[in-house]
Amino acid sequence: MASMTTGTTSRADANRRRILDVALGELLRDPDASMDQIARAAGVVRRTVYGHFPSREALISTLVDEAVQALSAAHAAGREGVQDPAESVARSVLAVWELADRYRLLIALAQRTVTMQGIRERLTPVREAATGVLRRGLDEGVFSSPLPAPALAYVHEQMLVALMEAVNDGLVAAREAGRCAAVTVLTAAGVPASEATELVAKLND
Amino acid sequence: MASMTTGTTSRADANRRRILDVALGELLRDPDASMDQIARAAGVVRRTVYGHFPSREALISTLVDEAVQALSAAHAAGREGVQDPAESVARSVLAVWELADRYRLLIALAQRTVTMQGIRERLTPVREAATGVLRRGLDEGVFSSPLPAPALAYVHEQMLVALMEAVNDGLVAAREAGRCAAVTVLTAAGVPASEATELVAKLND
DNA sequence: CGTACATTGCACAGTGTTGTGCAATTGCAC
DNA sequence: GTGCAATTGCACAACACTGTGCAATGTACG
Repeated sequence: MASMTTGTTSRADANRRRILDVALGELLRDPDASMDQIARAAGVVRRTVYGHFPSREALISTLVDEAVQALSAAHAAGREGVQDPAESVARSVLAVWELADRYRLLIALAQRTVTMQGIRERLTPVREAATGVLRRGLDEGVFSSPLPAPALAYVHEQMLVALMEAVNDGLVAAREAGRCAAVTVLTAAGVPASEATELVAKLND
Repeated sequence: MASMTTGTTSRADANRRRILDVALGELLRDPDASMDQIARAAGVVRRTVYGHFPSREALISTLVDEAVQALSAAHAAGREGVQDPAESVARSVLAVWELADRYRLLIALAQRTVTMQGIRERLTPVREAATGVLRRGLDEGVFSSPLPAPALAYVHEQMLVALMEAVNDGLVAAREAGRCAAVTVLTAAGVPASEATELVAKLND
């Protein structure tokens, strides 16, 4: 009963599904989770997993494919027939977020790398200091955001990561990157773009 | 000559330094780089690395410590004696970025996970679509950013990751997270906070 | 030169993982 | 209940990696 013409899901199909679902959660907790860990978590023997997926890579690949496909569809659906870019972006984000609730774990998976884990942990003091400044800014009305200060700190941290990636990939010149980063971070905190630009320019005399 | 009282660096010290430096680059390319890979890249034998660091973990730990310490100092130095939160943030980011140029690779390390690599690759079409919308917004003046559209797309992507982390860590309620994400993304693109909030609220009737 | 330390080259045990083979067993459907 | 697919339980071989031991070799420094 490899492929069912009827709507019935054979035991094999059900197992396959469950393996995929469980693998998602298991790989989140540990990106290097072994096939055995995954199999056991799915209430199945390792050998069975290999009956469904020829290799570890194939399993992960399937997982990623599913997530990306769903996300991609949501992203497109969210913005079809909309002409205003702002509304388009807003719709897309909202649409994507629906699925993010399911795949949040998978997407955030890389952050759980042993190495990254260590980095983020030890960076906590810095993040807390940043949170303090952000909170003060929000209180004073200099900043404006629907997010609480700690969450905004997360966002800022990741924005810097994004900028680093952009520089690594040659999308931004390393020379300007610092200023760009500063302006973008301020802007995300609700400081009007013009003010942010001016402020950073002044600091960079 | 374990610890030199003079400023002279013994061969051992030099090797230790070089191992650390090389390990940084090597671990970037592959977070799971073996001790052998690292040793060879440093022009040294595996056994020698173990002469300097008792274990693989100790090596990475040292690496992370160095980076975090430098970053932490820069962050603090950047904002000391400044009262305006906006200026404080701007200064910190600029200060941090100096080191980021060196540690960019290490910090962005987690992104290179085999898994994340795959995710980001397959997400390329989505990112490109997003880039299109952003470019249009920038052209029309709806958005405002010192960053080119593709870089801004990176930033948006990472902002979502940050928000996911925030939700995972209980900093933001999952219920509101979607709207918060949308508003924050728009704000980062230079849309005034008030407008962004209003727009998203309207979409969420 | 000779001493002290750093490095090398090999060898080893231990561990964990992957992917495969195969016979025995289970469970579902007809 | 009979048959067939899926699942199990084991046993493999192959591989890569970690940490350690030790004797030989190299190199700086007085």
